[in-house]
Amino acid sequence: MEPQTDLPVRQASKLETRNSLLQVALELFVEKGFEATRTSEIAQKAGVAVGTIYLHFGDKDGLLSAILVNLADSIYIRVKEVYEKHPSAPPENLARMHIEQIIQYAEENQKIAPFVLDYALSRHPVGAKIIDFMVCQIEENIRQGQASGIYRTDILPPLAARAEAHMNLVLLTHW
Amino acid sequence: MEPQTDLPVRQASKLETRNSLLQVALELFVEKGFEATRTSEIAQKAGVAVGTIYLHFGDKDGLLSAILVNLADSIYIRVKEVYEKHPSAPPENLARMHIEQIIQYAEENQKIAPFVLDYALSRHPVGAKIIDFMVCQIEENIRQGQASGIYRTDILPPLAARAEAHMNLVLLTHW
Amino acid sequence: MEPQTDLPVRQASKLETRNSLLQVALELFVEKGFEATRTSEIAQKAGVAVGTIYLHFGDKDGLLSAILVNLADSIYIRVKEVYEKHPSAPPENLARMHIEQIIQYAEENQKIAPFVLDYALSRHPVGAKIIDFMVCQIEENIRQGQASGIYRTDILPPLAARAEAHMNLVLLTHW
Amino acid sequence: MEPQTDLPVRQASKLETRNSLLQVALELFVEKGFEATRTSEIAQKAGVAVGTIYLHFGDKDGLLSAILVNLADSIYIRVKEVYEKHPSAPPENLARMHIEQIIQYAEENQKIAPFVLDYALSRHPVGAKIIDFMVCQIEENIRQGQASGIYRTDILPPLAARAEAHMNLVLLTHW
DNA sequence: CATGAATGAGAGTTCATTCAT
DNA sequence: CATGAATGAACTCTCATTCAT
Repeated sequence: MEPQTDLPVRQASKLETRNSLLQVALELFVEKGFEATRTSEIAQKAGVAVGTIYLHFGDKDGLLSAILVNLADSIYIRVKEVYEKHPSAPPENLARMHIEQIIQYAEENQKIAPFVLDYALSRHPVGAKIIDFMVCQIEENIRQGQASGIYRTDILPPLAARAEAHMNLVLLTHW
Repeated sequence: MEPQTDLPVRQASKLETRNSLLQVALELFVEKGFEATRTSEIAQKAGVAVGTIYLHFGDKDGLLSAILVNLADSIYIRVKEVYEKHPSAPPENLARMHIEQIIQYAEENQKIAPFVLDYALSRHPVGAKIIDFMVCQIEENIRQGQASGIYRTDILPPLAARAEAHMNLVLLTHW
Repeated sequence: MEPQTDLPVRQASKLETRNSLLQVALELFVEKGFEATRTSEIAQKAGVAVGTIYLHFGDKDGLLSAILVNLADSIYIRVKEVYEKHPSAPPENLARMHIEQIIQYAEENQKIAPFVLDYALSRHPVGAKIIDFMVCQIEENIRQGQASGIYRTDILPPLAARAEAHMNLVLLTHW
Repeated sequence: MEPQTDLPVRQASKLETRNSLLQVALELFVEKGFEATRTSEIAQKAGVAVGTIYLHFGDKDGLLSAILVNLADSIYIRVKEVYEKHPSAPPENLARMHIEQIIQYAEENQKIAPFVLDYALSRHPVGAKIIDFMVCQIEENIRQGQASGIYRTDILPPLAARAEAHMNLVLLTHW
């Protein structure tokens, strides 16, 4: 009934465990591939019990999904910054900087990029969810951009967002 | 009792079965990945029993290996033709044509290339075997080239062969 | 390509394995309940490997389902014989003999009856399938009975079948 | 430091929690069976943490046991009232009223009765404990009855008690 | 007293592999 | 040569139970 003040402590500890699992799992997935990585191996390397993975992510696919969402997010944040830092730059410059951010990300994460792409494009049902996630974020950004005058208002956010998401992925693939 | 003329027929049929398995397996490996493809699925699609796969390739890795050897071979044949068709071309031209062949192969087989690389470059113990196979072929070719005067005789075939094999793979990766 | 004459032998052996599993599983389910019975236990008692259960029945529920279908079938066969042996008996006599068969079955299988009912009525998704199976069989029988003049033609087979199936179960429950 | 008047409040709250757990658990056990009911589900429906169940009942079997004891008790109380209200009724009348009470209970709790029987009669080690509990209570009652002249003194309480307990259960089974 | 994140033994299930036919 | 029922080690996932807070 009366939650003691240990709640923030517990939540922090839970988040730590979660992040530890995400990091360890990403390393292993990149190193040996998703299917060849055993959940028991992830747990051991993260210093927790197998059950903890299922407590946090539901199943192995859920863990993959969480990792991809995280990565998609970190790519997205970089691209978004470009548009926020240069609200009045001409479109052609924005496009160039957008591409540069993605290429820079790919170069900084040479090991991770192919893994993300492998799953983001086909292969696994989780892929579609990730693209949808990217699209949603970009769409929201476009709407805000339109509201604040950065984007033209005669473009349809859903279409533009899907186009940009795919462009980002294709860029990563062929960088 | 047993008609001798049956043997060639049998052997032809055996080769047919083998090729059918190689083709079906490649399709499935490219589509869903090696680990996610079931041997039973391959057998079913090829219209044979599971046991037949083991008869021809020993185990699942043997099947993967045979596929990769086949692919490496087909890439190698193309490159070899360049050197054979232009026995006296200047080295810089040969190098350019070499690269062009590889890129052309990658473009003709966009689906297959990433799969080959995934396994040739790491991930799976079969990869090392494949590179060794490529190296052996190239080395042999270099020796013959030296014998017939196409190659300079002051280069060490083993080293040169390994260099070329890796160059081919790197080219495919970044085409 | 040329299936040897060992096919009937194999099929017979497969059927034997299947029946052995059905029998052993029924015993264990009756003794300790479905959920408390381990698949490994069934396999061991039947003298096969765990995998064999999954080869034959897909999963544990599939095994339960197959058992219930078998039992429903054996009850149904008895009841059907009543109607076939006395094609021209007055309806009230048929109804009495119908009930007697069910009660006799319940008495002969005192251990099994409660188990069947537990699952045929609610609790488990497999239950609905079993009732549907009973209904289908009875419905077919009614149609044939109508065609050959045993049943009146002004009753709707689907409704009558569902009514009879539930009557049979209720009889078993309260015998 | 710690107000004494807090204790009764705490204890009342504790009893509330306990009863809430007993009620919620009975509902779920009846609905889905003991083994298919998760402790986490019980806790959630009762609005407490999982740990609380273990605080009150030791383990899941302890919870089942407490429920069965409760139910056995409520059946027993009814039967006892018969003998208390009619201290000098002839034995044949007492027996009839005894049976009527049990049947009435079964009718009032149609959902619960099969569940109680399932566990009281076999299946689970807890069953034996419950029967022992019933026997003890009945035995004690018989002794008191003998002391106050209601029962004849030439019957052996332990045997009579066990006979009555089983009669009650058999009645419930075939009501 | 109560909590709920963490645990890990153990259950169901998969699937590469075998071998009698 | 080919078959496919059978295998069982190994995997994913579950959930009753614990204990630091």
